[in-house]
Amino acid sequence: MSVTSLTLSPKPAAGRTAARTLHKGQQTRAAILEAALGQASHMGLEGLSIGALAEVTQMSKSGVFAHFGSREELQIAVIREYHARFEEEVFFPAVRAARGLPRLRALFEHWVRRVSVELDSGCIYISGAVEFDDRPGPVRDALASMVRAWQAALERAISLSIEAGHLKPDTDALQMLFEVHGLILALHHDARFLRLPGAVDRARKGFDRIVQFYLLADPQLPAR
Amino acid sequence: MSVTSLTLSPKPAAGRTAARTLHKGQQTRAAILEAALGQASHMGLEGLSIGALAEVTQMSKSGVFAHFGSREELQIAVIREYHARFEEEVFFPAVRAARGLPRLRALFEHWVRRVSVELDSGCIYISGAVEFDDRPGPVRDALASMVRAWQAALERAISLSIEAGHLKPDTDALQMLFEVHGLILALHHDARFLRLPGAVDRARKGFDRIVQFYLLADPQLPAR
DNA sequence: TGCAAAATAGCACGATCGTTCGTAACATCC
DNA sequence: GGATGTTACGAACGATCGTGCTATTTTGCA
Repeated sequence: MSVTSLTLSPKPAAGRTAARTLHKGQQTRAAILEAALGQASHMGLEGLSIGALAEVTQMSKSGVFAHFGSREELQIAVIREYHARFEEEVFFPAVRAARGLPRLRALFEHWVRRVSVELDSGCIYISGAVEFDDRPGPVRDALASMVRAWQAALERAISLSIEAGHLKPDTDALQMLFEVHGLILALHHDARFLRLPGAVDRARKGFDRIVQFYLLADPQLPAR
Repeated sequence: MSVTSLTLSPKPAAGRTAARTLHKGQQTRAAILEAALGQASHMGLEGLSIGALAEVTQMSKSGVFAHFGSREELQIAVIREYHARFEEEVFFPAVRAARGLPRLRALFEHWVRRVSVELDSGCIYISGAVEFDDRPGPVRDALASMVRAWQAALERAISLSIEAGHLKPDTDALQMLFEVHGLILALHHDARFLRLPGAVDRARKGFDRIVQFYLLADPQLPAR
């Protein structure tokens, strides 16, 4: 459902179902999830520890555990929650931009901002991809489907830019996606691991260079 | 020393010192390191387990432990060993190409091949960067210094290409390095995590596009 | 207000982790 | 070959992990 809303543009009509009638259970579950998200952002999904989570939330280990039934389920819940926030902070705001190149630019810009805002709380999509690239199972599957949905949304934005006459008609959307994705990964690497300043600007500059290459000579929109 | 040889082109004169007189200790240590490298490639540096290592090498846990003194030292030893092999398989063969663009191309090509050969035994530089971006300490320091040395070598190759008149004189070497590095990261991501076919070709194509952009209009070398 | 149901705590389990220590086996060299 | 120093083993430690259980507390509704 949440995945679908990444590929299908329209935002779901209402807010959370029964947001008013949230029983105590859902409430503390949300609190645990909040803490888990923080923990996973720092230590990775494999660094998630029910014991540490219990300490942070001032609960008993078994109390935390009962909400998810297993560590794997907890990891998957964290992934889903991260996905929801990613949609909220990156996809939905950007998709309001005019279709075509403006929307593609907006998507990238929000993406960059998310990755660089998270400079001290890494992107779970990126860290998870590394942690689970050799670890089959439901966690990997959940993570992969989220990442694929996000990439599909980006590919759609590129394709729309081609159809709108903003990019060259022979543009290879997947190739362009590959290159843009690389910029985000390099940003994450240089800013978070190497702590290099100016990585954000490099990512933006790289994006402009890519767009410039695939840009139609006489695009049907103001020249940026 | 090993790090230095990444920034200083000349390969060290002789092979290992006293390679003939390897006492029993060094010998089993090398065997352990070999197994550790395999384990770290699959489970990451944090996935290194002395117990599991003992099983693989048919030794006792304490026997394995004694060779390194601590888990941290083991991790650092693995990093150094990986670095040495990376030099051997990527840097040294490529640095034999003519300085300038040919050498830069060779570096990238060997790099790509290393990452894609490792499709079922991930790159420790990449996985380590994600694992230790929030974890200060000697392991992170060791890893970072290796990565920085490799990046410095690449930057040198780019600068030489500029000086040789192959690339535009106003080329921002660090910017180009950033973009090329992104291609490798995207390759690692798409091939290893998403298991997408054709990622290698996308990386090569992306590199050609980048070179094409920074290429001097009338380069002083045969057109590729 | 009382009662059923949901939520949380407490305790224990088996497993695995890195690490320490004392001792036996081994390899190396005179 | 026998002395010597290196190397490996075995057992045990405290800690932490995820996960079952069974009470106990708290909540939501009639």
